[in-house]
Amino acid sequence: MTQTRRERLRLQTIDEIKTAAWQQIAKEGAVALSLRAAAREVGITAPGLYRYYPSRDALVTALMIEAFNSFSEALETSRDACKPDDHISRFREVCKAYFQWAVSSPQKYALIFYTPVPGYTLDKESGPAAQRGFLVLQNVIGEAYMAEKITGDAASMRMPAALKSQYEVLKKIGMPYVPIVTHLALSTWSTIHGMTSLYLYGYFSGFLADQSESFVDLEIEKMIRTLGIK
Amino acid sequence: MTQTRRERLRLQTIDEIKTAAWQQIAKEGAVALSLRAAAREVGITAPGLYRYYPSRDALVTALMIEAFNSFSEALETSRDACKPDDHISRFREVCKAYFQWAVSSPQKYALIFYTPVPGYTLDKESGPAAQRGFLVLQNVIGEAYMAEKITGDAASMRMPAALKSQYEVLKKIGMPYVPIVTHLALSTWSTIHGMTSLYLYGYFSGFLADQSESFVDLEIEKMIRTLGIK
DNA sequence: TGTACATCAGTGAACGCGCGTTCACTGATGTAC
DNA sequence: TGTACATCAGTGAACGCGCGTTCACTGATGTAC
Repeated sequence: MTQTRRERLRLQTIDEIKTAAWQQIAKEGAVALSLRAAAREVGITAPGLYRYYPSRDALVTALMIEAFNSFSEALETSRDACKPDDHISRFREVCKAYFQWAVSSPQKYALIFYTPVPGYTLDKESGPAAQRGFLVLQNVIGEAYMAEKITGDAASMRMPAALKSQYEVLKKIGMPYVPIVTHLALSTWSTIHGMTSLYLYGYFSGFLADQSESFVDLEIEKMIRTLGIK
Repeated sequence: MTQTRRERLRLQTIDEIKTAAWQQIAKEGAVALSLRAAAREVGITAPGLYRYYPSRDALVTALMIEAFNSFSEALETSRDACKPDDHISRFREVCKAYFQWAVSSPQKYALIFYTPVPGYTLDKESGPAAQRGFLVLQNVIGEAYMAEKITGDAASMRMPAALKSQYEVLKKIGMPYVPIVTHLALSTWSTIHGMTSLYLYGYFSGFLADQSESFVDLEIEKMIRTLGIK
């Protein structure tokens, strides 16, 4: 059973709406996303938009989920392009993909990581999507660890008891890998997210001019050395 | 010549306005700061506020500058509480103060580091203020470096020529310290800003529960080891 | 193939809302003689 | 100490604006017989 003409047009319109919404967000920021402005851009009146999304919040949620998936897929694709036992490449390429994706979709990165409105809960539908990106990072570190290819002193680092038992709680409720792996993944995530944020908000430009990517690459290599991935 | 009664009241009102504005920002986010709501909170009508600030933007700018100064002062105070040649403590305390300040003033941190509206330029008045915090970090690393107390391999790290010459350009236009110091300061800043952001936006809570501070402390010690500060 | 009806995309007018800002004003505080 | 005037804080009404959402509607697309 093939698509009817109406169905085709509908999907096309949904696409146009999303594109217009992303442009809006790029120009004015996520909080300023306006239904009316998006409708105007598409060439539709505002009430017409309600045929596609039941409310403004529904549109925002749809965009967030789309962004999360696109982000996670970018990381997964980069990881899977490497040989499974080439742990260094897997780590490096995932880190690079993280930064690159954010550079090429700054509005999406902002929508994901800088909650539009305080109190906007992303726990229900987009919660799992939110974790997916982290899980990729954790996975490349975890696999390297299980193959005993993490040789830095961080791998044998002493941890306060309370922190360690918190990681063990996570493991019990289904999070894969041992405490130290989760810790190293969080640490790596912090560093990459930090560079990415400073870059996107323009704090690097005054220092690094056009050398930001070079800076990030160098820091990724430093992480590889510190972790001692082999 | 002492203050007149009117002058006293005026300063007091300005204070009340700022407090109300910060509460607003805490509740609704920086972009949603509304003059009218702030006025309501203070118990004044909206036009009355124009006796104190000529526009909404002027209020926001005043708040940003206040936040920047408070932030920088917190870092400087922590640094100066250490002996000048105790480089490890200086580094550690500045890093801790950074995170602690953000934890205790999340709205202020957000206002500083997540530009309210894309395109809002903080270059004119708040630009120097923005750099001040970074300069503290750079200073503790720079002083340690000049005393030859940075012994990690990062201190002798090879750098792409283009990146290095970018740092040299900075030095020529007045930025203190040699390229490697600036690089290490940016790197440290990224890591701390990353942890701080993830924490403030609640991304840590699912993983670390009440152990976030413990995590941050551990990472600070790791940085000290990686830098090889003595 | 043609007709009758159902579905659905999109319109245009209207709603109530809160916003930033202006304006002419009132009344209290401060100053000069 | 008392009067005349200037300064300034704050008011209340009004402006135009864009917003999200509702409602009754028109006209095109699709379906059943």
